[in-house]
Amino acid sequence: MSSKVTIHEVARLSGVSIKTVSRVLNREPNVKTDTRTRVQEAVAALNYRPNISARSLAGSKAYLIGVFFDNPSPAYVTDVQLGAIARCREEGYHLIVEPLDSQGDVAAQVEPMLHTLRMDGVILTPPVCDNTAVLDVLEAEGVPYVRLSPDQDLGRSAHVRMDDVRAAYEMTGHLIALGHTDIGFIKGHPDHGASHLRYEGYLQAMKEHGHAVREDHVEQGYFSFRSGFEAAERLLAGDDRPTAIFASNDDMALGVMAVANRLRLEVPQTLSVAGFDDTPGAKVVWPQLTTVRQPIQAMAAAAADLLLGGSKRGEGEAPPSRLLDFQLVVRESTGPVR
Amino acid sequence: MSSKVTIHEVARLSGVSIKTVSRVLNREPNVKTDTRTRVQEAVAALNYRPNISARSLAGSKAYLIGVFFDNPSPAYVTDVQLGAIARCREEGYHLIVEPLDSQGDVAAQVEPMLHTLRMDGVILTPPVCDNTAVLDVLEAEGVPYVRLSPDQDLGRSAHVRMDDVRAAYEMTGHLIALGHTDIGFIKGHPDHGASHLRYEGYLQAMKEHGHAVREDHVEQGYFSFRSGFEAAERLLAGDDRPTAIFASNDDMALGVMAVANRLRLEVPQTLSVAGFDDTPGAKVVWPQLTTVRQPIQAMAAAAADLLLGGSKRGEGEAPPSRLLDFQLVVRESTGPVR
DNA sequence: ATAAGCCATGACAGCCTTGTCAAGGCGAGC
DNA sequence: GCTCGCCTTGACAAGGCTGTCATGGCTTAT
Repeated sequence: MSSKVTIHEVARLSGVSIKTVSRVLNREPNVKTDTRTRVQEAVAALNYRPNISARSLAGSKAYLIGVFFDNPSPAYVTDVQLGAIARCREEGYHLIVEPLDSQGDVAAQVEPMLHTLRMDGVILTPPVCDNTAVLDVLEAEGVPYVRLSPDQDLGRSAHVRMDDVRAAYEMTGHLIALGHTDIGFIKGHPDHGASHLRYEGYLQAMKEHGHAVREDHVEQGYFSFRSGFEAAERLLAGDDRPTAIFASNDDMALGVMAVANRLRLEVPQTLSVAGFDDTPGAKVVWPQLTTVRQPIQAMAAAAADLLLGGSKRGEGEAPPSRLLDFQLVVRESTGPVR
Repeated sequence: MSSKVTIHEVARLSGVSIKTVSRVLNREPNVKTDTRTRVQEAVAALNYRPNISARSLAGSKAYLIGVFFDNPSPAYVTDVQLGAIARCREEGYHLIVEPLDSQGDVAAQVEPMLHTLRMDGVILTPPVCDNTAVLDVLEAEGVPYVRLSPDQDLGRSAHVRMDDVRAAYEMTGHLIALGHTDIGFIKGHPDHGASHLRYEGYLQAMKEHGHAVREDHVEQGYFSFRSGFEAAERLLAGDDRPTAIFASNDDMALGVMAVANRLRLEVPQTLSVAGFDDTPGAKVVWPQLTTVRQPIQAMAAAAADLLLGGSKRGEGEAPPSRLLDFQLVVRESTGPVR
């Protein structure tokens, strides 16, 4: 197969200079239409692909976007990759993935890779996206970055988020619509901003519908299965239990299901359970979990888009951001109260 | 911060030529020890990092390893990435991830990226690793590759595998040791080579211990939760049911648990359940699933190692391969028969 | 002592593309 | 008809590093 066709040969075949081929390749203006066509034909005929190393050495772009993560959830990570790649491919960019070890000095891990591979931009996922040391390094090196679902300091950089408050609000509304009035809630890890937002959405819906929030029916969790399990044990002890439990994420909701199972409480007949995130586990229980789906791929694609200049921004303007829609996924774990 | 230190400045500071710095950087022989030291000090002092584009343009290496996948399991994918990166970083290599769309013409997707980014090697995961069209393109482009857990044509290329037969053999042995004699089995997707291997290991263990394999206690599954669920419904209907079920993967095992749950069969008191793969879901059920853990990260690291020349091979020798050890993860879903 | 050979180092070209700048052609305005 | 300025194109250098080959010093063998 065509092993290494250079821009030279394309130029010769199409009878123009190298530079003009370069212009066509980079979609630059000021090339006559028929010249452009001729070059494109030559490119196709020779099956020419520009050499990315030469490009980035000569020019300013590296055609590489980095994805930094340090995320325990594989499903999240792959979704981010998939979403980002989808957008990157359109522009001929590639994705470099760099898992970070949050135990160590994260910033120290970031700096060398920024230096070696001069990436055109970086996508940061939680929790790295809230690591100020990393942000500092990125800024010092002048590498543009976009944060996915950041918790803090939203104004500091471009970012993409989902409306956690409204999602929790609507999930609570869904339970209320099913007739539940005593709805238990399991909060997420207090260090995650999303925890507060989700709790707020829950409170808001309860209040708006005039249902009291019983303090002893709100438990602190930590986003883990075990913490959900333990919270549920407290919530479901005795007969004075809620008819529905809304956990701040799926893993905890699965913990609730496990307890219900143990106590022989039928889901959803006796107890409705709702989660948040739509992790793969949500479909791997019986009954399947009602939950909220974050459009992770779309969010990552939006982040890539921001990086690739989908919206150029002038000096001094606020960093761009996008707010994406969530999706309520109603499955079998929630049902009418009886 | 040090924005762009070039090899030039390192050379000047250490009082040697550019070329010598290059030699030190590439760990080439024939550099006097104290020269080497001096250069290394200068590198450290200036915080110099070689520019990867320039390196790959000038030399033959691109310092990039690709990971191609088209795998439905996020956990698998991330583990592969983590394992591969761990090894790559030691040598200053980076990872490019390229999800493939198996619906389309996979080979056509592969060719352009091989052309643009001349990667030094590619790691192929199932099922891409058995796509002959992709292998053909890779070979035509002269890009070295290593396959992870390939099914077919093992002699064709370097690969890394786990001993599925022995793993299934030992899992079955574990159940037998617990006193089970009537052990049901759910086969995996017939298109996956691993399915046959696992079944074989099961058969082998049953035979060796003199236990009959009841044909009506072996069901065909397809690696999905649903197929495991349905297989279990058949297996567990009536009183003449096995005391243990060994499913060829975790998702199907979870399906079995769901049915047991439904039928109010206590696990493991009345029914022992074993899976295979140790997916995250295995820990998110109650009781937690006994399963087999593939050392995926280690396998990926071994693949990277093969690529990075951990074992150079001479002309005409067979492609290198590695066989890694699995691990039996005994949790609560299996117990003594009663 | 002389030749042969190895070791350590450097000079220089080249890798393939893009950025800069200059030049020629051509239509518009006066 | 002439100047101005825009559109289109090309020549050339530059980008940071490695490969090749040459150089000189020093060791080993004769």
